[in-house]
Amino acid sequence: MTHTTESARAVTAPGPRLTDEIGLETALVRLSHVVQRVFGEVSRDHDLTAQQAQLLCRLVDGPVGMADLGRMLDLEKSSLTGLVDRAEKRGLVVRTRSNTDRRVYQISLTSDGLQVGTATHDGVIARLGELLGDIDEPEREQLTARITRMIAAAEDHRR
Amino acid sequence: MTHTTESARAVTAPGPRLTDEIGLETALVRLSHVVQRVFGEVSRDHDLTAQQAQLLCRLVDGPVGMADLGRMLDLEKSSLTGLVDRAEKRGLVVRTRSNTDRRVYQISLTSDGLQVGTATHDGVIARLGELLGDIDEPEREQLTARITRMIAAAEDHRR
DNA sequence: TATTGTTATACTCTATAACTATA
DNA sequence: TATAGTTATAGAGTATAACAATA
Repeated sequence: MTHTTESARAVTAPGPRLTDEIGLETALVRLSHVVQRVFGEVSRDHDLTAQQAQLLCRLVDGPVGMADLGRMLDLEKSSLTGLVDRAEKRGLVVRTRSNTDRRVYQISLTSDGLQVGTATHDGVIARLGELLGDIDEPEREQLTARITRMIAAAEDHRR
Repeated sequence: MTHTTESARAVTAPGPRLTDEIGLETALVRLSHVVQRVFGEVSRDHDLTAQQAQLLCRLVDGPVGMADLGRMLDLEKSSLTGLVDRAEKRGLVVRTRSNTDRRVYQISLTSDGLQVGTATHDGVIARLGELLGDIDEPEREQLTARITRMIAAAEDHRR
């Protein structure tokens, strides 16, 4: 370590390019960005941020407590408090005290929240369908299976 | 429309659950979140935000001007200014005036930026590889091809 | 003591609008 | 005029730490 102070100089990459002949893992990263972008655009069309849309989608199956919601969305509880605050202020969700455990708040959709949430969800599905183009049923099923396995692996793997 | 004012009431979903027997499109959304989480965790291991890591990865192939970088990262120019500001303050990148067009700044990696950028990149690839498990070569290639087509479709489709 | 949730605080990220400088 | 980039401003999203209430 003879030159730790010269780090503010420009440097050019020596190794192989990241972008040539992209591998599957790199493709997955790119795809993830594409999906995020679609999600963001459709959300915006419905006057939502991507995170708000995400929140609404998680509530479509029924009310969820803050703690569970935080686990679903992978958010710290204080972050979720803010997200729910803003969504509530916009009339998309409501907090209701649980009867059985008076510490917990059940978060539910308002009719507005349900409407805009499902609209966003459907819009995202439609756009992704377009990106998939015409993919035959066997490949569709194989792909779904592979992705499902990856998601399950991530769930196990979860730190 | 006789009751537009009662939107602040909780509502339960009537339709089919979003989570039962998930389709390919939904699986893609979930996968996207998994990839984002992996990206964020690995970035954090290297003391970067996901966006900073993304920035560094885009610079590994060599210097890029702000405008091109903005297009690559899908960011408004002012957003990019801030991102680059913070990265520069942290000694990860440098701004250099172009000689040919004196309006443009070329953004390049410092040796620090290159090191931590490639480390993050490699870490992400490794973690995604784990999630893929043992996938045989034909399926790997088919998957890569499918995803590549989707990315290309998104590129065309781009508003 | 452990869990649920909020508040206080500090950053990062992002966009819109107005601006400067160069082409 | 058009393009490259910055500044000013405002809001959303996030985490950490400290706190209150309930279990």
